[in-house]
Amino acid sequence: MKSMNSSQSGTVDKAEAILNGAMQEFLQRGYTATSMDKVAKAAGVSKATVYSHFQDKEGLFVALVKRLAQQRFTEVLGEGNFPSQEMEPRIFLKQFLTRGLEKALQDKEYHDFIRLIIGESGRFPELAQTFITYGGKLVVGFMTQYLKSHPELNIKDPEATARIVMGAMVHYVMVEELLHCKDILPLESDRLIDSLVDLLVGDGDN
Amino acid sequence: MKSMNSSQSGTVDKAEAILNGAMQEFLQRGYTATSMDKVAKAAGVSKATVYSHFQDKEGLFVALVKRLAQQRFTEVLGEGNFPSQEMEPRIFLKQFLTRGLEKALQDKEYHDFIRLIIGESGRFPELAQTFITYGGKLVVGFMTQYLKSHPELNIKDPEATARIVMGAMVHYVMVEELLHCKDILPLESDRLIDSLVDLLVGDGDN
DNA sequence: AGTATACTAAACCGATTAGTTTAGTTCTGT
DNA sequence: ACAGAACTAAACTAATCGGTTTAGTATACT
Repeated sequence: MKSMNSSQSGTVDKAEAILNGAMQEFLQRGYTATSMDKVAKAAGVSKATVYSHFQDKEGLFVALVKRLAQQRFTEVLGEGNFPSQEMEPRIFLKQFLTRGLEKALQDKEYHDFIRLIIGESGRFPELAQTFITYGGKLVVGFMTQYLKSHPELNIKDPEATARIVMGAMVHYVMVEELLHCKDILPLESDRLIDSLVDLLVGDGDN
Repeated sequence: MKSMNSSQSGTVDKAEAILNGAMQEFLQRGYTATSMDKVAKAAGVSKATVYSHFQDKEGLFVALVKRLAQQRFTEVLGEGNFPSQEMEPRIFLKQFLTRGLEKALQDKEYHDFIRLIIGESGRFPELAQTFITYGGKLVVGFMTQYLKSHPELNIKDPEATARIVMGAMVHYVMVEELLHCKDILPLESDRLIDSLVDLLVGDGDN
């Protein structure tokens, strides 16, 4: 029986352990620089076991990244306790964007993940597509819906505008944290968000 | 004499040839997956010659990327024949952004370069910083100046707003071309730019 | 002519790679 | 008690890696 797992030594499951070990190694070193020996060691498992659960290095990598793509993005933009959409847009947007940006800025594992996805998007285009499907699409979709349901904001093209908002935020996280350019191109996150909100709702005096 | 180069066989210069070969290989395969044997072969040069011009793999890589960082970005956002800043902002912005986006979308070598920079930003943080210094900083600087010199646009924080504009554009290029997600998250570039312009100058009716 | 410089192809080094195999252990279900 | 599955550590293969060395060639300056 596969699902009935126990075996007195309290490991979760060998396959799970392998994926966790692989995550640690791939996120830290990238695809090519990660060896299957290191994966096995990090997983606390013999190399033969790795190959009994996954066909080869590429198969393990794809399986891992696809799992991460589904977990991670929804987590960062977590559904949990949104500010209410009934609030005044200025307030809602500020709170919503602030919370999203805070989460995205802190999560170093998420930065490594993005770095990996982008770095390997030449060799593994489908992984990037999986990532965008499970990630970007949801965020843009939600933002689009919000902008559509607030016609007083006078947004002509909610979908394109949602892309602008997400683009500005993702780019900010990438420059500051992923590329370690906090000091080269410094900008407090509040200024970014306030400017975004101003652009979206209008300054009040134009 | 180093600078006086001729030697009847019409090669540009061995060092130059090595850098060109290295560019081809590194951009295509990434740092770890590129071998020095392949670099030598791509450059049409013996491996020993590579090591007589560059200390080691890391040295060659750093030299190459730093050279590219200075060339590439200024090229993509090329200084050549700007639309005049005296025009109406709506027109100027539309033309300026359209031209920049078009260039950035077409240049596949540039996409590979960004992928490399981001993918290796964990191992080589200084390269990402060089890239942003010679690239992003210039663009944000120009855009900031433009927004500042047009107070009728009512931009409270020109610098932060410039970051938003650049972020939206870079993110668009990344999603569409670099991550090959044209079909997953499709959006015509005109819609992006029109929405950006609308946000910046106001819709005219709010 | 002679010396120095830049280069070449090829062998070589020790380490590491992806992946397989072998032989033996530990646990589970019957 | 016994068979089968899952696992282990370790040895093994053939290839590749970064980097050095060797021995020899081609050019240029004096």
